Amino acid sequence: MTATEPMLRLCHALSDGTRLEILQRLRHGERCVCDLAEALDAGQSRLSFHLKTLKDAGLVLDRREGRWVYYSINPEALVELSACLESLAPHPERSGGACCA
Amino acid sequence: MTATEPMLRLCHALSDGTRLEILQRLRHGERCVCDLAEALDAGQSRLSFHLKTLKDAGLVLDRREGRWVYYSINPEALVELSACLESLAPHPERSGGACCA
DNA sequence: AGGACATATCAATGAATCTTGATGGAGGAT
DNA sequence: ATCCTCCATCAAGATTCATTGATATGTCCT
Repeated sequence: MTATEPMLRLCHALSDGTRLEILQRLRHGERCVCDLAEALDAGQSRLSFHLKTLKDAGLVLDRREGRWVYYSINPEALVELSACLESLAPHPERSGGACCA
Repeated sequence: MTATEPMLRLCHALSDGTRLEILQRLRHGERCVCDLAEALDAGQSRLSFHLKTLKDAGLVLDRREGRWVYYSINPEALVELSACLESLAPHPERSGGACCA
């Protein structure tokens, strides 16, 4: 019984180049949108869209401080996805059973 | 230097419910398309499309035997994606450096 | 050769997603 | 109060993706 819904959200969030770049920047610590916009050479609206997608998937956390909003990676999401991945690894037991013979 | 292209393909392939269901069936051993079609109650054309997507991403392997084509999970792909995931985990060093201060 | 079956591919439609530019709201500075 | 900055949200267009039905390819059997 793998929970497929969270895995779908997580994988979808990771299946975009812009979002992957965002996460790679966030590895080094939290960043505000304006900093990411400059680093990725992307419009502010576009970044906001992708950050919302990442946040809805649970992959990033946000924190407001004055005018700025700081985003950071949510390590729990990576752990969760890692667990989902393991749940896809082939069974040791009962493996290799053919079907259409 | 994370290779983002393979990760994009892998994550995109995993970001679809039908494809996830396919992989869950394949955990128990290789299956032919007709068996998956029956198990998932999906049209043959649809399954073929998703199997191609999974194959292009490297997540499954196929093997022809007579009229049937057997698909199976490629465990290396899971390992590769797992490594990509780890490469997204926050750095221990230089973490927490603020930007827009 | 011809027929039946398993699978792949193609074309067309529809749905979901991404991008862009404009608007709005919230917080600080003067 | 006014302006300015940072960010979110909306609407419209463009692109990508999934589904369906029809057609093609390949294999086996007779």
